[in-house]
Amino acid sequence: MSFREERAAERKLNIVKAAAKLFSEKGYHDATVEEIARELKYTKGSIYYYISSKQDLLFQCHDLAMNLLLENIEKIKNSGLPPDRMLKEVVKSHIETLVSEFNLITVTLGSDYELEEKYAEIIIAKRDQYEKFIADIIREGIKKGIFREVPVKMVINLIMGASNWIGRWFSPDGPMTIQEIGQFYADYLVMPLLS
Amino acid sequence: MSFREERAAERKLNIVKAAAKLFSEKGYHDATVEEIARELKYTKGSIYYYISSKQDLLFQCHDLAMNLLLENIEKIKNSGLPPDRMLKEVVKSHIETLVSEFNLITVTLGSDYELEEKYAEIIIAKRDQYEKFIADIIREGIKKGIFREVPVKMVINLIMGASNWIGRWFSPDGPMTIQEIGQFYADYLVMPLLS
DNA sequence: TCAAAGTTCAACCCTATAGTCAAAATTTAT
DNA sequence: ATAAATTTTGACTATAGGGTTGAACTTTGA
Repeated sequence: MSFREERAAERKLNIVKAAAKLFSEKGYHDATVEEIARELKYTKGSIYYYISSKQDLLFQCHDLAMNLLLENIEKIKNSGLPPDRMLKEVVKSHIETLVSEFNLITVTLGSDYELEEKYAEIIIAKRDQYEKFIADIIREGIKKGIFREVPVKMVINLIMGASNWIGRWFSPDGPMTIQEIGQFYADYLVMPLLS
Repeated sequence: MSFREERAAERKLNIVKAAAKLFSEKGYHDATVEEIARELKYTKGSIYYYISSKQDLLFQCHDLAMNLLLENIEKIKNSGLPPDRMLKEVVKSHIETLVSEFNLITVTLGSDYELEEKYAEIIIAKRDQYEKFIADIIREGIKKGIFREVPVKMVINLIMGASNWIGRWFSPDGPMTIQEIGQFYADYLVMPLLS
């Protein structure tokens, strides 16, 4: 990649992050392309030199967010921890990423229906991959007798639901750090699985 | 209320429910007033005889949804059950209402930021009232030694998050009935509180 | 029967905003 | 220095969709 291409890519990334911020604050529709541009001292016209459409921006947010989450999982996958510990790590890392990349993740959690079909397919595939990894941990735990028999899919929905909802109420000014919250959630949500 | 006023009120309720359906399917912005009208074989012009604005429609959805949830709670409040049983009832009834009034509840769970300030205040007050009731149950449980010491607010967020997320994945074609799901969630989410 | 009140409708207005474009400004390479 | 390539700009287009209006139609009640 040439110097110019690199710079264009870097700028596009900044634009995507600015978009994530506004999408997450005001929702996809209420955030205007002009506002996103203004955030970075561009004019609307020049931002279209880097992006192809507003929808493209939304897709990039979703994609970036899912890639971050999937990267986390790769690390945990090879940790060799037992299923209960591993599941707790997944919950903690999910929550910590949710907060440290708050805007990006909030967008991906809150605006699937805004994504056009062809983009949605790609994101849903990544989400499935993410959930499959968690399902494998739980099944492994059941097989080893560490976890009791449970409807796996539903437990994932329950755990992910509780965790994702943090994006709705979390404030850095709250009484607990995000590490403490992550730990509490991990313990609380894994405990009922133990046999 | 006169016959005509009653009929107008009934029609408005139907319009609100049609709006809820479309808001929940496509989001507030992507659902147009014309579509909402068409759903009930009105024209856009005539629907404005019954409503004052699209925003009014959104507020009515929120308000109706919160009233339903608050009614549930009134019943449980006077049941005389011990805190653990009572909390489970709250979770079950929350989930069952979420599904039986899917459109209304999904709207209220998914589009707070679309509500204008003055409307939002009213809805947030009702939500606070709802959460306060749950907080009281948990505090009572702790006082009686049935529950261990926990950060009450966070446990509520966790439980409500998991439950509300059901709106994201529930399908009546799934392998479990909503009663079974409600029971599973209630057991799973209350268990870690027990001392 | 007929006038007043209530209801419906199509056509219209108006604003917001996604996206375009041609010319101007800037950067780079020779 | 200068020409070519890249980047920026602001004015412009197009359109969707919320909300209005006044005339037509329907219902009610005296």
